[in-house]
Amino acid sequence: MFASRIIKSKIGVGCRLADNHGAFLMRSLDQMLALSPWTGGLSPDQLDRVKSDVVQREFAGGAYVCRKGEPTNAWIGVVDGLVKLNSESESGKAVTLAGIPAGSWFGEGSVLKRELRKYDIVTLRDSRIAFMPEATFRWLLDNSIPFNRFLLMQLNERLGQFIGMIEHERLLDPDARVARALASLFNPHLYPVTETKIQISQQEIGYLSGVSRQRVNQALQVLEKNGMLRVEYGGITVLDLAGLKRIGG
DNA sequence: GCATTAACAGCCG
DNA sequence: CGGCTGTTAATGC
Repeated sequence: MFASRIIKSKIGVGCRLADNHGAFLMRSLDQMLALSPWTGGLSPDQLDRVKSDVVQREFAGGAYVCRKGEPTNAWIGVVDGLVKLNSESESGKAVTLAGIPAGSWFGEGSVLKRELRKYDIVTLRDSRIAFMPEATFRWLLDNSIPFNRFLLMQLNERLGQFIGMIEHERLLDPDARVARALASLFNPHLYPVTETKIQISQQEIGYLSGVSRQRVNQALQVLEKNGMLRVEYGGITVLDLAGLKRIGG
């Protein structure tokens, strides 16, 4: 079962930016910060502090970035790769609450409420993760109105996304659920620049959309036939995002 | 009927 | 070899 597959994480390797790890180190933290909407409204020294406080770590695919129940001491950003918010029952059944592509920041809810992590955060493939210490996060909260605006937008956007998920789960057929689950990885507010090619297994799409892997396979083939995406080994390429969103009304 | 689980062969990296 | 894909068969709502 997927739960027991804990893969070692490579820790504390911000300095590895220097070595050539190939495509694995595609995106730098500086690039990611530049693309994050909330950095635009910061003063130069605020941005400086952010850059010196944020730390990065690399995680192999399938690794836990953090576990349910751990104290929340950082706001988390996906610099490169793909992670999921996951919840697992005692019997081992897993649900994915959200897939989080590169470029996005999340976990502000638990930081704001000073609560323990409510879900597992698991990498779906090799990923580089940024951690902004809670102190820095709170300092921005106290000192930057644009930062607060960004958080409001993000919380609002996510609320809409989760409401949509509940609606879709009850009203849409599996093909449409798969389509919407994939489209949700492309929310332009939450995820500024997601590449059209996503490396994610059909099994994971199943966890994300709430249907079986076999049914995901079937749905993907239908969507491919409709020209909305291309099915590839270990991933898909989205060709018609608007079309994916449109399915099922 | 339709989706799910289980099982398996074949392919990919 | 381990992981992923695409199929089929059996089972359940």
